[in-house]
Amino acid sequence: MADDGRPVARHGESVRGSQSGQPIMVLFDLLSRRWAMGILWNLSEAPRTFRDLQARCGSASPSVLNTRLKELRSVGLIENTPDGYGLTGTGRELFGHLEPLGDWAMEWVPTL
Amino acid sequence: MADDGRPVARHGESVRGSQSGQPIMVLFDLLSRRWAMGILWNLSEAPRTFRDLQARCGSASPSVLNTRLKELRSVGLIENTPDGYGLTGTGRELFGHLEPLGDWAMEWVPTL
DNA sequence: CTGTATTGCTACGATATCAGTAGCAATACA
DNA sequence: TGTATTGCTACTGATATCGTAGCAATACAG
Repeated sequence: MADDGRPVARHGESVRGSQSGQPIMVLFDLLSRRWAMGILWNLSEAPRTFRDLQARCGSASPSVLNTRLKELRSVGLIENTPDGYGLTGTGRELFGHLEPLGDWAMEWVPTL
Repeated sequence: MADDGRPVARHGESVRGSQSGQPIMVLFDLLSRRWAMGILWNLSEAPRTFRDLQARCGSASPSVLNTRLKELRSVGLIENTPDGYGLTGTGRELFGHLEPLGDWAMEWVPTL
């Protein structure tokens, strides 16, 4: 496989270059991988199929998308249901903290 | 220079592969660059010098760190003061939305 | 003045990650 | 059957990041 997704660091383990292992850094490490936040964002409304999600993520390449989906599933933030990929309870919880950024961004971006 | 930092997308412009230009995607694009959130996090307590910040960011390579600092400065989230790099008002505002993730991560990470 | 430390970077080769495209097996209809 | 759609895998080339070295500028000590 071209890219298989690194394991997500556990508490106390190294985090893609950082050695801190602080929980927030573990989370930042996960969320800063390409399309990770975009996936959570796009799954918040409803479950989506692989191709639907791909289209909503600016046609992200299927290999990266699939890698990210595996990672997010492996940490229990999303799940694969008969209706497609969707947020888990935990995923929805995390999304709750991401959501306010949407409104903030709408005010901030025009000032750039 | 090895890496100079792509310009941060404006509203309506393309975002590193995505064409949506939605504000939240512009923000996600910026924040998902390596160390971007870690920098904001580490500057939240107090201004830090370049080397201090580097140490706190898992010894991130100076080229990437400097690239990220330029980008974050160019969008007005951080500034370079006599005491070192620090958050601007806007940066502090954004940090306010990131901060809750710290507590959430402390509960979530151990479950992995 | 030297000498020594620290800081804020830049340069560069080695890797890792991502984009872009092609294509294929499986399922769902017509 | 045939045709479409879906959920991927494979491969190649581009970009981003790492890791290390090193240098100019400032600060301070002797």
